Amino acid sequence: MPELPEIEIVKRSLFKMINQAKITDVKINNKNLRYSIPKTFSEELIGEKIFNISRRSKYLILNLNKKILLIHLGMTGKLLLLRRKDKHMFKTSFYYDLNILEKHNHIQFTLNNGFVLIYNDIRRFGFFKIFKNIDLSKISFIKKLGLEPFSKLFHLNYFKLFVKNRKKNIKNLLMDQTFVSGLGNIYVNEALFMSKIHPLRDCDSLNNIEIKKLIFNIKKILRLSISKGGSSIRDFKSTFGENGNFQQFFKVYSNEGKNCSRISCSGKIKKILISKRSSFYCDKCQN
DNA sequence: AGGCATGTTACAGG
DNA sequence: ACCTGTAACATGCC
Repeated sequence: MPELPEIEIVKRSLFKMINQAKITDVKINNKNLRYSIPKTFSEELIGEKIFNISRRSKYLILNLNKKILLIHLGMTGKLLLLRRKDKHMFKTSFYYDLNILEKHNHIQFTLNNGFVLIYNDIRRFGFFKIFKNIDLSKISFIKKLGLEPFSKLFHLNYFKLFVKNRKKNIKNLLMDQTFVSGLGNIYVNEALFMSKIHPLRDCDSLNNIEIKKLIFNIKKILRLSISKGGSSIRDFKSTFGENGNFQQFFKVYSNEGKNCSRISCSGKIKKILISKRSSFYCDKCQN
């Protein structure tokens, strides 16, 4: 899936284009997403106004009148905005050239401001869920999440307290959404490289300086990626089908075999599996 | 052909 | 009860 920066990009664009709009129609082409779309889905949303659009971790939250629509894009989910008059574009080469196929359009929301919002998802790992309880702390998906990386509370002492009595390598700790929520495989690899920390290090073996540096670099790389429109390695597209370009700044992710990008380092980028996920690191400066 | 892919969860076992 | 690792979900690409 898109990680935090990609979801943030989508959120900003949705906020700009469809916040305060009203949902006038909902069409389901395929209800078999991660969680099956219930029969009442459309009727619960038609007529609702979007009062706010926000993000928590990798989840999008649409605030409606006394309801919340919670959206997760899974690995390959895309939210595409088209002007209503451009719906025929899916029949043309426009989206074909963007590598977005109409057969993966599963949900279509028509809005009263001239836009149509389409959910396109190749693997269908994403989901949409309506909650009548607007209290986020009562929603199971949200309440178990750890701190947002940008939170002021995400600091040295939080790290040390969480890590106490835990045996886990640092890469898996950063992947753990109950510790810090929003990082995924790409940004974890990049943040560890920036911090010169080997991904297999025990999380309780890091000293204060390393922890501070790591937390600083996590915030830094997420901010940087957001500023470049996110990363598009395979599937991420903005709401207009555009790619982000942060992937060209990856220092280790998918760079196996290349020389380390640090001027003073003669190391090579290695790839290993950690909990069955590809992990990349420099064999010299991350030791 | 088989392995792998930006994620999460349910379950088994310790 | 907690912690950890694995398989599963569905599709496409190399």
